[in-house]
Amino acid sequence: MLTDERHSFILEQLEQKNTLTVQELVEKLGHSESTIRRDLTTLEDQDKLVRIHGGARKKRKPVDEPTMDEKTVKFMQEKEKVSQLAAYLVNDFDVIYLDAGTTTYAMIPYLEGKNITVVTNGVPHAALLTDYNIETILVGGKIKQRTKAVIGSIAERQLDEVNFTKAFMGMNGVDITQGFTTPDTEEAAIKRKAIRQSNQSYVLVDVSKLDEVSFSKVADIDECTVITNHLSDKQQRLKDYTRIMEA
Amino acid sequence: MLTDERHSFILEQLEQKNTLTVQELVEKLGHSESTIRRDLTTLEDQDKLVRIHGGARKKRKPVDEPTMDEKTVKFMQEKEKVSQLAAYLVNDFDVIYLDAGTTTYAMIPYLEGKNITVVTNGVPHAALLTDYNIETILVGGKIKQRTKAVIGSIAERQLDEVNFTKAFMGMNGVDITQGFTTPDTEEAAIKRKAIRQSNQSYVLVDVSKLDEVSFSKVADIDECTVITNHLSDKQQRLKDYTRIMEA
DNA sequence: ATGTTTAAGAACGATAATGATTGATTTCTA
DNA sequence: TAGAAATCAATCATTATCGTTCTTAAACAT
Repeated sequence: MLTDERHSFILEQLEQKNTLTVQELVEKLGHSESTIRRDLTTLEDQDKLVRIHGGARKKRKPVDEPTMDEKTVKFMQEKEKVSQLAAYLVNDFDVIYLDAGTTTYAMIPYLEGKNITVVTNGVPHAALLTDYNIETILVGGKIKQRTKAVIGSIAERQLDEVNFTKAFMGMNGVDITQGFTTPDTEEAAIKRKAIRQSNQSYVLVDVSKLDEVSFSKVADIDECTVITNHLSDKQQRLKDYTRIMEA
Repeated sequence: MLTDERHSFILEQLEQKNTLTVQELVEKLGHSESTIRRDLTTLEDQDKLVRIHGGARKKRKPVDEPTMDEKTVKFMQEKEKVSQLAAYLVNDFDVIYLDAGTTTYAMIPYLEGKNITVVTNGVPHAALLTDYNIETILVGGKIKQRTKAVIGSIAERQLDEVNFTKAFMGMNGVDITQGFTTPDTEEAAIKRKAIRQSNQSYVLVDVSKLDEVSFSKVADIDECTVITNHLSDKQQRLKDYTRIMEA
């Protein structure tokens, strides 16, 4: 198989899959790791993709650049699992709140076809949701530049007037005594309100956020169900304090 | 087999296959590698294909020529002029309303560096505005899929609580007796409210919208200043009814 | 018949691509 | 936090491909 053909193949795969492992490509293309690695490096040099430990990631449009530390394929795929599990919890006729952030953003494709209404404070989320033909209500208010999240008093007041069956939140810290925490005070306020307005709340996090404490407290540990990928032994005791789902 | 025949054969194959290996051609044509290589080199010199290591690749299309005919390009440029003039009207400390739609979207780059607050009901607008580091408030509410505009009762109510120094609106129809009109009833309602809440309102339109009437009425002809590119003689009489700026 | 021209194949050193190996680095797991 | 496992970049020998040159053979002109 010609070098060029491999390159096209790799890019095609990335269109559909977001992340690829080197091993995956070795099997599908029948070439050695060395060759695949060389291909990936070349394509990265051409700015066609981003190399990450274990494989490669689709290059993002300059828009929803979350500048996250998505440094390994494994990390990405675990994260994807969390989003998938969360989306699985959504039923027809739910009115859900979708918090801004990349993890909740990843849920959206899995919501396709569900007969639901989504309220969100994420600007990119709103755009994608409507692309998937999902009834979307955007929370109004001031926009934070880095995360493109709607925050501030206007937003808070607007949330007062609505109620959700389920809320799906991103979070920076999850700790038994400090509860759920996040760095930005204003974002914390919005998150807090969304959780209070929701019948049932879920916090989506990868393991790196467990046992972490960030600046601003959002809620107590028992107010939300945690959805994550895999708990270490030490983290198992979180289960004594709140509901946990493992993807 | 004649040289010319081989050449046509190779090009035919490329129509279907995108890439060819030298070996492949050696087998199908029953000639030596040397000959095939000579063929490929010749064809490359004639710009009929691209040589790659191991074979050849179909020549890429002249990279998505802007295919727009001159008329369209000119049209776009006129539109750009309108946006530019509108942006020129914005001063420091203004609190402006930016209606959803492409014409107002085009204003954004020209707002760079101004010390202003922008309220908008356009989701893409909000994203771009924050990229330009402009203080942005997004109106909350239901999102219309096609235009990514925020509309509906929630949005209307939110507009009740704010006031603007200037509002910049897109519009589908401008007519002396019917005033300003647009196809979607809900969008019309939002536009109407924004205009009422604004000290001064501008409607950005290209000539094709003049003397047009759409379904839903937004405002009377004298409520807004029209910003457009060039008026035909017949359209000059609009000036008797409202203020007009020509870009 | 002889020399010229042209296309083709063969030969070969140069260059490029590949896959295996290795030791360093990163990530994972206990 | 230490050791194991996975992944990495760098290197090297092997193989594939390339461009060039040389040779042969047929077509054609003189």
